[in-house]
Amino acid sequence: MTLKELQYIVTIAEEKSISRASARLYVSQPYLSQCLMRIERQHDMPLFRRTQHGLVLTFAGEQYVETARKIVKLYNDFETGLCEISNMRKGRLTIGTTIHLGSMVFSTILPIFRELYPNIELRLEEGPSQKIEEYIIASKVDIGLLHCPLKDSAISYIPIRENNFVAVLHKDSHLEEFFYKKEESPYPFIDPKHFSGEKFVLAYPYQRVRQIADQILAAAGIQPLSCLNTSSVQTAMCLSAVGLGVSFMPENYISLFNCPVEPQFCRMEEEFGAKWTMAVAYDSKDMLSGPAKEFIRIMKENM
Amino acid sequence: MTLKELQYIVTIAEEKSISRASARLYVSQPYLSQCLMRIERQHDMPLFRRTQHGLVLTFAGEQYVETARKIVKLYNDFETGLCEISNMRKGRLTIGTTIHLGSMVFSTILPIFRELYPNIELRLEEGPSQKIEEYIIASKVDIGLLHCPLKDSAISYIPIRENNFVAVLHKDSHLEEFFYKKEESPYPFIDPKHFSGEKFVLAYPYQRVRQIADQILAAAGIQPLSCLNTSSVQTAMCLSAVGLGVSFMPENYISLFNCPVEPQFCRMEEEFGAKWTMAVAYDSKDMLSGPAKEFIRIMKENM
DNA sequence: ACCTATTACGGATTACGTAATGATG
DNA sequence: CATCATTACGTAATCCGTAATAGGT
Repeated sequence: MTLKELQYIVTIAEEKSISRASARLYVSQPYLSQCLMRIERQHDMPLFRRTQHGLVLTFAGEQYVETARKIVKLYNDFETGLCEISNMRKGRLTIGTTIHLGSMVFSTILPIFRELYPNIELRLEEGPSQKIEEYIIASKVDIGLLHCPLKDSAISYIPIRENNFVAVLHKDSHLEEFFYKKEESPYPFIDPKHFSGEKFVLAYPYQRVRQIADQILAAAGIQPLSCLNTSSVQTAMCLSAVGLGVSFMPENYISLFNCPVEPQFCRMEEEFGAKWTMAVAYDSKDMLSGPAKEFIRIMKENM
Repeated sequence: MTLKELQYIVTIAEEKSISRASARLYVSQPYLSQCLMRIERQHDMPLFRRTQHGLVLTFAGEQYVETARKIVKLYNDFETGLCEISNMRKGRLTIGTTIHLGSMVFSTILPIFRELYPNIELRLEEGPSQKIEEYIIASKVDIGLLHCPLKDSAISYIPIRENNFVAVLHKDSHLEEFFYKKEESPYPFIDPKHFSGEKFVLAYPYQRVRQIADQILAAAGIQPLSCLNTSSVQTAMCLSAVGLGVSFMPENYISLFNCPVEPQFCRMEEEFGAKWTMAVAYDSKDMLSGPAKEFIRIMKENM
């Protein structure tokens, strides 16, 4: 079965004549005739009766034309759908994201995207960075929102913006004597070397926040002795607030959480690398889809 | 678009692998690969993303598969429909008939046919014999029920049974003196030569009953002088009953009608050709459909 | 003779195979 | 090296045209 065959038969049925149909279809009349005969032979059943007043459909022919019309319509609808996809008037963008990034980024970016491309379906996949990388490789998501550094070298990424980390301390920490102020920040600065000997509240090693924390401690020459582990940044922050140990978190996450006891936040100098880079990641060997490109452009412009 | 193409893509989508799909489809793997590429090139849009874990559908690909599944189903349903047609478990029989024949024949034949082929749709087209012949030529009906002789030589026919004509007279006709009885009939016989000089009630020349009447009169050597015309056999019979003239009608139609005044019926001898032959007619150059053949068989056996 | 359907046949394109080549784990 | 996708290329089938034939007003 061919789309052409279907259209041939439908046209013959409409014109009740092979000659007229062949003219409308821009094929030679003998060819159309033999097409019809071939199709009838394939089904081993005449589709038309040849009368003086032209070709009239048999019962089987009516069934054929009915089916053919439905199929042609389905296919045409599909093709116009494709056009809409390439015009980005239709489509889907699946974004993988870590849980906190999602709440931070999407609240500003998604409304803008929706405004521009109201008929692009958006899907979110949440999970830890590592899962997001897997999803990218498996094409389960088109793009991923996560923090550098990326483990998998098959993934390309576009840095979007950096965010500073802060240390989280007990409100009335005995380290207060080492604080110093700077213009650029509402939070005091501290040299992380002073954390030597402190207890810590840290994420699990597979988490990106933990890797940044490790980096800070390493730069400060500290091997943490005693540490509590939690996978939740919010939990770590609250535990630090009540003096169970020092933790580290991105500054821009502070506004996401509330603790029963207000903690003390401290910035650290550049040299300790207390920051991470948010990036949008995608499979190196895949082409970015139109919607994905647009999403990235909007991210760059609005963050 | 080809049914094959659709099935190829659906299978690849199911198997997430060209190799496995090619095995299931009994085509070589390189060929399937190039088919996929060709189809993607035709639509200018990738249908799959190639990942380590196999081929996964793009958004466009999902639309394609969705459409393809619907089309394949439509086509398969159509094909099983064709089988049912050739098994006569499905189909249509359109029968052309003159109005009185319909009421006589169908009440006995249709119940039998329905019983045997409950899913064959039956359609009736009623009209004068001449119309029925046109319908046969135009393939508007599969078969026609009418009376010989047929005008159009392109029509074949199968005689089903003969029916005698009777003359219809006034109850107390002055011709009663010429009546004579015979074993074979409840009605008296009369020699139509005695109708010479009578008035007549006759159908219109295009009607088959009229042609039979003309034949009787010609055989009796009578040219009718005065005659009333009506297209209705029933009207003619009623008018004859009240003495407006002699009319002729098939004996088996008598039971169909009732008149206010009971008429007198008379048979005539064989030599005057006072009879007609009911036949089932069909286009000489068309093959009879299965249902048509069956209908004819049932007619022969039951009339 | 004229119009339309069917048959005969030839060249261009497509269908589909095998063998070879990359790419990837 | 083993597996899968892609490329290269050859043959058989088909697509679709023109020319000729037939059937019907």
